[in-house]
Amino acid sequence: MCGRYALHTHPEVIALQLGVQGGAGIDARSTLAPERLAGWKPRWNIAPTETMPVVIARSDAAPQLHWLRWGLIPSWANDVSIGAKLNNARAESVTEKPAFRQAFSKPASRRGRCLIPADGYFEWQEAPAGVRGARKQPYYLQQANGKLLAMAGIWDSWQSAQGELFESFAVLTIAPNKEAALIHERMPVLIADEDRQRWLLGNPTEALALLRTAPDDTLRTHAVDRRMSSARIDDAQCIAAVKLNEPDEESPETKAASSDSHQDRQGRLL
DNA sequence: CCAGACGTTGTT
DNA sequence: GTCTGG
DNA sequence: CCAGACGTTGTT
DNA sequence: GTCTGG
Repeated sequence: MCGRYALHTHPEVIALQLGVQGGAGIDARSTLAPERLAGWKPRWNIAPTETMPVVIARSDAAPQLHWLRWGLIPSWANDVSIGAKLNNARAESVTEKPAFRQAFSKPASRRGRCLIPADGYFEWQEAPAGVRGARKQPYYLQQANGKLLAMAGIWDSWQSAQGELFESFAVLTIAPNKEAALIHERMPVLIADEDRQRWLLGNPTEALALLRTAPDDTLRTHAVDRRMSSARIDDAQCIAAVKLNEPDEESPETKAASSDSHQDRQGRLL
């Protein structure tokens, strides 16, 4: 789950919406630093191993936007390749897993909890069993109120033998709410505006209390074109709503009144 | 003691 | 780094 | 997460 | 089937 997302909102707007300090407070490594901002471009189809703006608070300092690589590389890893597999961390076990627990429970200058800003994320719905040639249908999920999502994550640092520093993150996952459950059995942990500071700077007990499924009716979803399944495709079409064609022969007559949403495609879940 | 794992998702 | 398994 | 590759020798 | 790349 949550192996792809979109972030097309400009970093200055991200900072405003997520309460990240800009202006004088930023350091040279901030996404908002002029030389780093120059490299920014809107992204519609972000895959693991890519480097994206993430909100971190180094050693309890004021939260800032920094570029981190998606796919957590623990400090003890032999190489970066493990990161491709650790793009998610289960909320139910994040305090126990050796690769994750320090980042969660013992934040420091080079590891900790983070917020991953996203305009929305993608989820693939399994095709109904027995449908020949059926492939997974991707959906785009975004906040119903149009605001940015703040996904809960953890981050760590790894240094190569050549001394190159890699800062990387994983997205926490949990059981889905009502809308997400129609598509998939997991969803990212979402942090409400009023909980951001507590998530980033609170003690482990406070942070643990925020690992909850988002309330129902806070997300809206629509099917998107399958061409975005290739991570090489990265344009605004990736998040555009498409109307799904009904299965031609498999099911008897289906009611034609189908929205552009998932409501005509269910049956497996719930 | 050292060696080896350290993760999730989805599928069977 | 730290835990588990042998 | 999905898509795409999965290999060497020798020649250009 | 399994790993790598994006």
